[in-house]
Formats: sequence, structure tokens, C-alpha cells
Amino acid sequence: MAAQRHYEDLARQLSAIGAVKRGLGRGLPHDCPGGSAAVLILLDRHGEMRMSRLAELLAVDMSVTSRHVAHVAEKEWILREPDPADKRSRILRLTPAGQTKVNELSELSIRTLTHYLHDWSDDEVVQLSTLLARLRDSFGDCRAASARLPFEETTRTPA
Amino acid sequence: MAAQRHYEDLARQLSAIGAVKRGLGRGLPHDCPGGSAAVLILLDRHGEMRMSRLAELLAVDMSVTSRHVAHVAEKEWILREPDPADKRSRILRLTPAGQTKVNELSELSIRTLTHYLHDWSDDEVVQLSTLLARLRDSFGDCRAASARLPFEETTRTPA
DNA sequence: TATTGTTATACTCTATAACTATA
DNA sequence: TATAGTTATAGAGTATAACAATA
Repeated sequence: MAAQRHYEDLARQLSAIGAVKRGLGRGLPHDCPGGSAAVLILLDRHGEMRMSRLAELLAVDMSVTSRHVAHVAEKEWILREPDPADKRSRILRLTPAGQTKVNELSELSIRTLTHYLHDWSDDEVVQLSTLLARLRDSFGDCRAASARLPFEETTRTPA
Repeated sequence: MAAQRHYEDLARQLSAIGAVKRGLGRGLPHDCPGGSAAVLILLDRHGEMRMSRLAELLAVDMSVTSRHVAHVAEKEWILREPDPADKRSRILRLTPAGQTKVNELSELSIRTLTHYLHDWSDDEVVQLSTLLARLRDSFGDCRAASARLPFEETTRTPA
């Protein structure tokens, strides 16, 4: 358990990190906004999956996932195939064009980070990645309808 | 200079960290959205300042800053006083009510992080804070109109 | 009845551009 | 002319709720 002051610091740093995300976002191709990029990258990383699984990985509501997926499907970067085991479901899969886009995105993020982090050591980059992964993990599934905080009553109305 | 593969990992983790930010955001008071909270916290942290300086610290365009500031001013959490040295400028300062709000925000972030990161050590929290600060620093002022990447021509149109 | 996914609607955050007042 | 700040407008991301189809 860390000291309160350190939690405060971390909260401030997390709030400020949006600037970096926006900086990375500005490097994206004009036809592939952040939401689309995230869908493609997760499908590349984890292989084909259903909408609900993707929503979980994106950590957003399924309605949001549906919109992003509709966009990349329209670009023909993914296919939405019927799930033989459950007719309500759809299986999402990258197309060859989608794979090409993923490669492009990958190269872009490498170029951008190489530019900004040229003076970081290998170790530092890995350390930050690792801590961010752990942070994400500690928060678990903190989507609106999923996890509730233990002191909800004093904050945003639960509905 | 880190290996390309590590940059890719970091890009993925950064993209996923939005979930944590949203989780923290859901704990905010209903009358104080993220933009307002950021303004208050920076004024508390750095003391009174001009709009342009605040925009720089927020790492957003001044038009955005102006909107957030107008909101917190309407709540009477800050004052916008004329700058005697430059009549175009305004000096922003927390009111006592604003200070109270800052304290409330601080307590909220501590409660939320204590809840989610209960099994993190002091050292780990500090390490993550430090790396995030360094990351932000390495990106410098990467706002849209400020910094330009060296390979712009293949990405979003420069204008 | 419950679950998967879609759509409509609303809210927050951000950027660009046009504008004003002052330097 | 250039700069500080405001406002109007547009675009991206997200959440809630209502809905259709299937389990």
C-alpha cells in the first residue's frame, strides 16, 4: 500500500498523459482514427473474436465497439462472419487489406516513438510498458456497467 | 535507443491506458468533469497564471482552455483578474471554494487509486509516476499547432 | 427471461478558423 | 503586424437506453 501523496502524484501524471495519446493520435492515417486503429491492432494481436470479447479488450461499452467495428468493416479491413455456434453472434477477422493497415500502423507508431524517445534506453521503455500493463490489469474490467466503486454514493449518480 | 518491438508494445499499452483514465473519470463529482478538474488541479499545483500558460500545462489549444476555464469561473471556483502588465491577458486564481473543490478531488483520486492499487508497493507507484512524467517531458509541447513530426507528408494533412 | 449486437441520442473533449482587443 | 483570449463549428470518443433477434 503506497502513501497517499504518491497516489495523488500518479493521478496527476495519468491525467496529463492524454497529451501524449493525442500526440500519437495525430500521426494516424487520415482514414483510420484511433478507434479503428485499436480494433485492427487487437484483432491482429489476439486473432479472430466475437464483438463482446473485443468490447472487453477495448474496455468500452459494446455500443461503442459496434460503431468502431462498423467503420473498419466498411473499409473492408475486417469481415464479420456469422458464428455457427450462436446465431446472435458475429466473428470478426482481419482481411488481407486489414493486415496491411495494421502493418502500416505499426510502422507509424515505431517512427513516432523513435522520434520522441530517442534518448530512452531499452530497459526504460520495457519498464514503462510493464507498469502500464500492470496498471491496466489492476483496474480490471472498470467499464461503466461492469465494476462499481465502493463509495459510489458520493460521486456520479449510478442511474 | 530501444528495439522496435518495445516501441510497439509501448504504443499498445498507451492506447489501452485510456480505460484507466475513464475509470478515474467516472469517480469525478457530477458538477466537475475532467476538463474542469484538470484546470483546478494545475492552478493549485502551480499557483496563479495566465491563460496561455495554463494551455501549455494542459497541452491543449487555448480555445479549449478558454472553455474549461469559463466553466470553472461560472462555478466561482476561480477568478479571472485583469493583468496590469498586459491588458489582453487574464490572471487566473483559485477561490476558497475552488480550493475546497481541489481538496475534494484529491481525496477522490486517492480513494479510487487506493481501491484499485491496494497491492502496489510505494516504489512501484513512484516508479510509474516518474516514468510517465518523463514520457510527457520527452514529448515536449506536442500540441497540434506547436510541434510537427518529421514525416508529416504521409499522415494527416498539415493544413 | 436473458443475452448478443445495433441504433438513436446526448455529453465531453479537442482542433480550426474567424473575430476582438491590445501590444 | 503580431499576440492574448473568445466563440462558433465540426469531429472523435464514449455511455445510456430502447430495440431486434436468438438462446
